[in-house]
Amino acid sequence: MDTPLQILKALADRNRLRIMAALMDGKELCACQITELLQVTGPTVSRHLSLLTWAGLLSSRKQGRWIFFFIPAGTEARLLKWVGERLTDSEQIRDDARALEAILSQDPETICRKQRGEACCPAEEKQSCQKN
Amino acid sequence: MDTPLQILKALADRNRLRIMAALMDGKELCACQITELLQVTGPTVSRHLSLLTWAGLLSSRKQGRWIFFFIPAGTEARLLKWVGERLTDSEQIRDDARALEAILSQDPETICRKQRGEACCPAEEKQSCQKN
DNA sequence: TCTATATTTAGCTAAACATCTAAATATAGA
DNA sequence: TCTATATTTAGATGTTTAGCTAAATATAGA
Repeated sequence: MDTPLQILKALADRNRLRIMAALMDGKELCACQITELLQVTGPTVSRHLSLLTWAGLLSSRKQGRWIFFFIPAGTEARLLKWVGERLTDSEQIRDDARALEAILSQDPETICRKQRGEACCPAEEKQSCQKN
Repeated sequence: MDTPLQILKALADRNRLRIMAALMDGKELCACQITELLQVTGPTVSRHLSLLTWAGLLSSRKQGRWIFFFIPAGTEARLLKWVGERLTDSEQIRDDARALEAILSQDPETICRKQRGEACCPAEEKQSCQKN
């Protein structure tokens, strides 16, 4: 596939733009944090991340149990600058920025536990959180 | 819809990129010339043109029997510059540039006649070209 | 006014794509 | 080595979209 077309297609999706916006100021997030932000399933996020990576817009790095995704420095800088400037006008992206603060104030551990155990307070986990 | 998303979606299609590339150096083309370039049907071209127009990337102007489409000066200049630079590497776009020379060396009249009458030499048109 | 014709709209089909659930994979940490 | 778990792959499903043909529209020019 043509490279600019590949890049444009990767960006031409609301959820993938949200991912790029979230990572755009040098942050890095693991898949489960992005899952939490977008409120879609893990496999869906994984697909978006691999598409963006395939288009050369993201890299990833392993740390502990998690894989963190980020925009490599200099990657399509001019294009992403253009996108970023227009994205800040978007209500969705501003909401995401707020949600992201809450997500980043916890550690991935907590996010992931919430995603599998559903709605358990960490302390009571063992006794009250058996599945079903 | 979100404006940057709308613009990115409009550009994230091979044939629409070809249209933009063809118009990118200030040229203007009527729908039937673009039809000739892309080798798809008129309605398909019309749909692409209206999508690009809706995204704010094209304008049009009537002249005689034809509607000419063009990229308004200053329209998303930075983005289109980025696209244009990467598109020149594409074989498809270079082929288009050559095909376009041939198309522009004729007048739209000839192009349009060819598209409806199919393969008639202009001089013999009246006697040999009745439809069926 | 009438006719020829460039473009658009409507309606359809097939392909592409976003999302889901279930299962597989890989690996960190005990 | 074993187990728990973060991520990816596979497969199914509903939606979107690019393309077509046929019909409608609008209008330039006689």
